[in-house]
Amino acid sequence: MFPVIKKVFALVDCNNFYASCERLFRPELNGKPIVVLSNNDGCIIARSNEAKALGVPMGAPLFKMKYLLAKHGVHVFSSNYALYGDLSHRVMDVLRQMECNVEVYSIDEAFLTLPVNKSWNRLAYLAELRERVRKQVGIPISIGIATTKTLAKIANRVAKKDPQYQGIFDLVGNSQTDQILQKTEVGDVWGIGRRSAEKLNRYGIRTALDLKQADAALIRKQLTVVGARTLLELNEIPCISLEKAPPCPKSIVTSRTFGHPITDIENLREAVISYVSIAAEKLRKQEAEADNLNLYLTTGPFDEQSSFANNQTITLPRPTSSTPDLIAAALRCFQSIYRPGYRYRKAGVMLTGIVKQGYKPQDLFSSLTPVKEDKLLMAALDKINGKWGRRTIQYGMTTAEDRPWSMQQALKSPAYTTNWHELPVVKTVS
DNA sequence: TCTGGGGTCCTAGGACCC
DNA sequence: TCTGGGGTCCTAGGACCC
Repeated sequence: MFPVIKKVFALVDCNNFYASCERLFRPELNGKPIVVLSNNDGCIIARSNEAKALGVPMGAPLFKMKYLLAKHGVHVFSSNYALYGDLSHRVMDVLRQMECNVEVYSIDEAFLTLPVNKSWNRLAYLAELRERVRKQVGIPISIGIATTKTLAKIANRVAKKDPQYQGIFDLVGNSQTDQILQKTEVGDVWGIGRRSAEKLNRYGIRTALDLKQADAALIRKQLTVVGARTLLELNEIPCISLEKAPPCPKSIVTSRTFGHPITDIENLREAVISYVSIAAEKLRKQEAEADNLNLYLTTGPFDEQSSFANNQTITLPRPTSSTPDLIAAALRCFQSIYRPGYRYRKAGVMLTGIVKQGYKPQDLFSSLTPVKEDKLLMAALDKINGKWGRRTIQYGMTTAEDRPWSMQQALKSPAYTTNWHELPVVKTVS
């Protein structure tokens, strides 16, 4: 017996999101191939349809693609997260205006749940939603609908790939479902990555339909409960629900590959301090405090013979979100893991044991250890840096502008929507 | 010369306890 | 020929996602 379906999932996905964001302010690039690069202009992380058609692969290092990009006149952009983050918020706001059950799943995706109700036309409703996003923000979206999130992901692929559906595809009660699953490689199923796909292929499971019909015990054994859930979801048994309120993060990471390798201790220490400051700011934004700090330094995975990587975790005396306290802890880690004589390429800070402020357990000796009253100071710091930019007030920095660890972003577009000095200018012709 | 960043979840294995 | 058993907690590593 089948359960009565009471609601369905819709997955809203922005098409080629970063590329679409860049094009929004450069309409002359519509129809032209463009790509967006990772931090430090290292890899290609987003491509317009035209760039995909030229065979530019996802994740390819820029230096390997330079010839191809130049040959076809592909427009190349450094990543501009201030812009993408802001446009993402605008898209999500439009969704929330129409629909209260929204789970923001990533910067460019959201799941919705919709009631199943014979008296209204789901497709017309979603077409309206899609049109509003296009009109109010200017970003094209695709929508896939199904009875589980995993199937909604597959429906979304169809919506995006096949122009006849005009960006919206519904798998609910669709007699073509198995045909579509048969045409979907198992590695393209949400939750099945490269490793699992290889494993499944060895058992002759090559398509999403094969996985749907596979032996549940085998899948449980080979892919753990995660794979078992995917199999159920392909069979229209929902195992993954909508998460409306984003939970408090369990960890906060700030890590960067340096613009140039660092060999001296002063620059390395400065980079660490700067990353801790950013992580602390993220922590305060969550109104939370952290218990542990982990610092790592590395020469990077591509380095020759003299490679080095080390990390250390410190448990803080008490949960904190204070920048100076976290810097002090990070510098203690730094002291013990730093080794001279290497060309460092990357450093990172991870905060864990995160609890919402006020939810921390009382320390037995808390009355004996007065908490430093720097909350007001941190609030002021965040306010100033929020208004004038992250580098307005910083801890322990020299004033040097050319920091070797600063990111390389030679091809960055302006912060059109988040910086008064970089607003787009409208020219009138009289 | 040049290869991103930020997350989550699951499992196995070791330490420790009674 | 012989080594208890069962539980919890923590960590490292693997796999996945965008």
